[in-house]
Amino acid sequence: MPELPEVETTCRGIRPHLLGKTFQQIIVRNAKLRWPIPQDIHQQLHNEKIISVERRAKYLLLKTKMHTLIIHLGMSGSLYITDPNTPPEKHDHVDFLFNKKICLRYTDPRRFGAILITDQDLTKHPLFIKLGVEPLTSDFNADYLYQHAKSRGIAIKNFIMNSHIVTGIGNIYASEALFLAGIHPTRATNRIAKSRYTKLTSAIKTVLEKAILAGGTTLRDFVNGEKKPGYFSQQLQVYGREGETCGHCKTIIKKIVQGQRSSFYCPRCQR
DNA sequence: AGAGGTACCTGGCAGC
DNA sequence: TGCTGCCAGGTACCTC
Repeated sequence: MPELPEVETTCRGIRPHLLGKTFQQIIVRNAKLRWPIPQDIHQQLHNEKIISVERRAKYLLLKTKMHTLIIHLGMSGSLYITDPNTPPEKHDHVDFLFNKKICLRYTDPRRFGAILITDQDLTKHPLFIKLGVEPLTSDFNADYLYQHAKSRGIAIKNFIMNSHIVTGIGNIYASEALFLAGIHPTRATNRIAKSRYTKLTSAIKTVLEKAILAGGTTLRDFVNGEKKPGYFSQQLQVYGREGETCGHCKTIIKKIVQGQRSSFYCPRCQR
C-alpha cells in the first residue's frame, strides 16, 4: 500500500479541493472492499460540508459536523480529484461528487481498502482505539520505543511495522529506516541498546519526511491526489535492490523473508 | 499477552 | 501465445 508518506501525500493533494465542499452524490459501483461500504453512506453524508481533511495512521479522515468518512487505501488503493465526466475505469469503485466540476474518485484493484462512516469519537472507534503513536510527533521517541521493546523478543522489523506500537511504517520504509540506523532486520528487540533506539527513531522520521517531500514511493500503481506518481523510489537504498551493491560499503544487498514479507538489508552495514 | 499464520483480491511478470 | 505459479505498498482475526 500506500504507507504513511503516500497517504500523507494524498491527504495534502486532495485537501485544498475538498475543504468547504458539500457532498452531493456518492456513486458506489462496487461496495465489496475489506468491509462492505455502508449502504446508507449517501443518506448520511448528503448535503454535509467537509470541515477538515486529515490523516491518522494510514487512514484518511474527511470530517463533517456530524460524521467522519474513514478511507483506507489498502495495498493498491488511490484517491484522486477528477472531472465527474471522466469515464470510470475497471477499478474505480466509488465517486464522491461535490459539484459539477469536482469528483473524488476511489480506485483499488485488490480491494483491500475500506470506506466507512462513523459519528463516534474516533478515539473510541474500534479501528483507532488500539493504534500506537504517530511517528512524526514527539510522542514517538527512543524512550517510548525502548519501553515497549525491552520486554519482547521479536524481530525489530516486525516490531516497527506493528501499528499498535507506531503507525504508518510499512514494508518499504521499515527496510529503509533499519538500513539508515544500521540495525539488522532480524535483530531481537530486547537485544538492541537504548542508544540504538535513539538512532532508529530519528532514522524513521528522516525516511518518512524525505519520502513525503518526494511525493511518496510509486512502485506499480500509486498516484497522489492529482493522479501523479511519487518519486521516492529513486531514493530507496535497499528496498527492491537485492543483488545490487550497498551505496556505503559495496557489499551485495540481501533479501530475506520475515513474517511472509520481504526484507532487504546490507549484511555489512546492518548488525 | 504476545507471537505467528491465514485470509481477503487482482494484476504483472518470469518461466515453461 | 497461453498457461502456471509467484509476488506485491496492509491488517483484522484466528490459533497456539
